[in-house]
Amino acid sequence: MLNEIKTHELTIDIVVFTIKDNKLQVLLIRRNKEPFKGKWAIPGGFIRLSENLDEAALRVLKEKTDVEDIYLEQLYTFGDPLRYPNARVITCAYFALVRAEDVEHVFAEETEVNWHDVYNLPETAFDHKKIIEYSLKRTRDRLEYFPISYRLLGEKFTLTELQKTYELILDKPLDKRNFRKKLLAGDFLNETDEYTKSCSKRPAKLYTINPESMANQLT
Amino acid sequence: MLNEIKTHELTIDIVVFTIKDNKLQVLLIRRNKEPFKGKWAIPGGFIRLSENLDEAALRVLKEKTDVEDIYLEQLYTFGDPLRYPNARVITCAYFALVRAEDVEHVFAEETEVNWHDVYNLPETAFDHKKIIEYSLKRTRDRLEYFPISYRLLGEKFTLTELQKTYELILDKPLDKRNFRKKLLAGDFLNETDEYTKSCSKRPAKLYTINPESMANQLT
DNA sequence: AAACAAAAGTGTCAATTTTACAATTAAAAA
DNA sequence: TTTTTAATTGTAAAATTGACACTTTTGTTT
Repeated sequence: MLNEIKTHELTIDIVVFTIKDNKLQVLLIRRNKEPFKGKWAIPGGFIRLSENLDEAALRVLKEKTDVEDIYLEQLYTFGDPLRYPNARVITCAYFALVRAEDVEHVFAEETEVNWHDVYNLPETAFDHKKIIEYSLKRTRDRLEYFPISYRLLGEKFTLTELQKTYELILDKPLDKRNFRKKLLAGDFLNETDEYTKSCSKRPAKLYTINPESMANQLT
Repeated sequence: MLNEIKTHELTIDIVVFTIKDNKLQVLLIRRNKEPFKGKWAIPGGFIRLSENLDEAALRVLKEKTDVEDIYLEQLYTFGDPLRYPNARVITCAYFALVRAEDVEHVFAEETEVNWHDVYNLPETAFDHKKIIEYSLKRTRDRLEYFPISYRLLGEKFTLTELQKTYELILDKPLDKRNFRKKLLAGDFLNETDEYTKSCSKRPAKLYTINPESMANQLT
């Protein structure tokens, strides 16, 4: 019964953000076949029978980048009839925040995979530009409620590093004192007794995320 | 190529909210076949080749209720492997806000269709309870930014009527003065020069939504 | 060792927003 | 005319946000 009206395919596509070279960047793969041969696309794949959507997104991402501990959230499902030429492909889009170091080895593979400045994207395939822009919007919305961008940093990070992730994502400078006041007022962070060593000048205190505070930001 | 890995079906399901009998209610259809025969489900259907997802949701809803001017928003795509017994059915869920009067005639059809108190749901099919709860959450979130609940009222409405929609959706009483202050401070509403007639005691001023203010709340 | 450079860290005041709270007005009904 | 019911209106306290500059700490330089 169901098969009679099967007219479309459902895929998963993932916008992967990182911070690299002091820029907010997206992971893109250059397509080596039509449609959109030569254009850049976000990683994607199909959903297996045994997987829920989150698991499928995680697996697809892991296949291409071998990262695991990431922020991953369903974004929106895009299903315009013309979004995919000569086929009806509906895609459930996700976005992810990862540490650039965790996916470094991806670039050794044969396919051309690269980070691209979010604010200066190359020519993209399908409706992927729209999906990336929407991901950025959603990430900004999320930042208002929770410092999800801690996923772009190491386990321990300084407030200055965290502020930098905000500034790159929001694309605007923030006041240092107000930023600290706000972050420390929430119970998002745990202060450690460690400091950065011999990196710059004055050592900075290191913080970790308070795992309990994450419970409040579930779907 | 695509067909080889076609392992799932994608449907559209819609949570339809209204206010009726001074309660926030959801439109449910009693299933007359397995699985979940006898249980209540939200309306759903399949996506046609020519439609985008919003159009499909609108058509499915129109088929069951013949309403058109509604608030409709994509909610989330649910794809747990076990959500649908003996098949892999992924559903792109929407939620809608409609005027109860606009769908009254639905109940003349043969299938059993009914409004149900959101806060007192009957036994539901599939994961529809979860979808309804998530819809309610999203609706509450939206109300913080825009009075989308005006769609539950007629074209012209009083501030007291609008406040009532907020109270039913948020499930808590609101202060009358603060509510009015907030709504009138935004540019959401246009004041008309009309008043309610002979309904209660003192006539209330009628307002309409300011269409320009809606532009700011697009996806 | 003293001076310097660079980033970390810190507090206050004004402005805005949010919240709590009660009396008056207009019309219909008695 | 009195009564009843719902509409309408404002203010003061509290909380939050936003603007703004100097001191501290360490490594480097002289």
